[in-house]
Amino acid sequence: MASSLPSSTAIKRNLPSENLNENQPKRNHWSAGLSTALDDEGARVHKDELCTVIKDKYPKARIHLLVMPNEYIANLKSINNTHLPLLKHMLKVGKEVAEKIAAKANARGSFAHFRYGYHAIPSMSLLHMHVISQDFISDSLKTKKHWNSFTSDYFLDASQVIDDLQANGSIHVDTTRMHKLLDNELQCHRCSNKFTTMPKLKQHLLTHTS
DNA sequence: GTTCTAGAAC
DNA sequence: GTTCTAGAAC
Repeated sequence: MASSLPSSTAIKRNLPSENLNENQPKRNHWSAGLSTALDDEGARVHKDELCTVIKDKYPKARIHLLVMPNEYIANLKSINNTHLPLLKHMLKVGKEVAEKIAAKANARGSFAHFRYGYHAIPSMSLLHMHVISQDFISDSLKTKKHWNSFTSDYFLDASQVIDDLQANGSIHVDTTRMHKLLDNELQCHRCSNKFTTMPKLKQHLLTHTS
């Protein structure tokens, strides 16, 4: 008889209190790759009490780093105003590390301009801020999705994320709009020329290297 | 997130 | 015929 059964809310209430770790993807799943990388000293570029910086395993530009919190935070949806100091720190550290690497690299070439930000809908669990040089010259840059994820509004500037968090106490992402942005036609981020295929765009990007 | 590959596009 | 993209992957 139905009335003798606990309601679904009652069942939920009887469960152990939510533990953030229980919501992490299984360690062997690809989407947990960054949690593994966090502990990999070989990939590490910088680490302090709050965050760790690594080189992206599949860089989409000549310099492509990831800044991650040492403590597990799934993504921007889990962020609230208590995380403001962390996000500000991650941006500061990202800039410092990028400028250090760029200064060293500029002895041989020039690709000093960076952007700092988050993908609106990341594939990998564990919050990560991209630090990416704006040459976009890399063998790992292959698809339209790659391109649009870094050059359209799908790329959320870290400073804007911080401002939004400060203003609203959380980060809102328009999922439907973001998915559509990934299908945008290929357009050069520097001169707005349009291209029909990735190989053509990639060849064009070389002309912006001076 | 990447790899692989069928078949669309050229 | 070759290049290129796009969707499945248990």
